[in-house]
Amino acid sequence: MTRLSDAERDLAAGAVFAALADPTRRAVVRALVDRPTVTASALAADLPISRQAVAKHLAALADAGLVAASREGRETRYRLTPAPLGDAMAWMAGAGARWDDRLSRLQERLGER
Amino acid sequence: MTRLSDAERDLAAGAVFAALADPTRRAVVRALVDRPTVTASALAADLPISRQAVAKHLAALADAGLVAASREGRETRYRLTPAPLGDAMAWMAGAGARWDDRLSRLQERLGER
DNA sequence: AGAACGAGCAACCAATTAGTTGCGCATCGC
DNA sequence: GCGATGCGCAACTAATTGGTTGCTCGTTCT
Repeated sequence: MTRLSDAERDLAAGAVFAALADPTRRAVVRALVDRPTVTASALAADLPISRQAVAKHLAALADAGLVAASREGRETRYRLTPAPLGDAMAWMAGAGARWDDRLSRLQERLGER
Repeated sequence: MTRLSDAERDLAAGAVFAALADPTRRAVVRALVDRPTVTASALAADLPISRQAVAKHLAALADAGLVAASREGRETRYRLTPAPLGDAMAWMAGAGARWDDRLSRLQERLGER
């Protein structure tokens, strides 16, 4: 239960937005949603870019706190750590606060899953 | 009620993420939350950057669909149009779907406002 | 009518970024 | 022990981006 100031929350949200701004990074996250864990090389096999490029993207995601790495033997496995998504969603909820009708639609949409 | 394909939704969400990745742009959005409408010049007075820079940021936000411009006489007023936030939040909800406990916390948080 | 204000180009600059290749190091399988 | 596999680091490149200044055009005010 980390206590975040407004500025800190903005920063955290900004990091998440920056991380998810890149389409390749979003693809990585999507891949990481159904595969519970993944390595950079395995991921690179599915994507049209090099392993190092994937590694950089994973590092960027890790910077935003969306992904955590754990080394196992000679390979490092990445898993999703979606906690920071909460900060990003909270930020957007704040931005949308004046539009209450729309906000309730969002809640509906969330309820769908 | 626009029907969006997965790819379209990803694209829309990506545009939102890219737009909100910039701290200045987030500041613009925040300013636009309590002021119901704003001009580029007025905004530039509060920010440490030039009017043209602000105009570019507003254009970027408009590209993402987060802001709409309407010209009135010699000034153009911008207002928030938070609809695309829904796509972004839906994307994130999808990414966090496996973490049901966390998802419910998000819903709680949304309920707060 | 004329000054002043607000906006919209366009060109340019510096920094960031997404990608590459090349290399060295550790770990696993035989 | 040795080759193959997987990672990490570094250097470099091309494209994008956030910012600037300078100019022009339309609108408002007196």
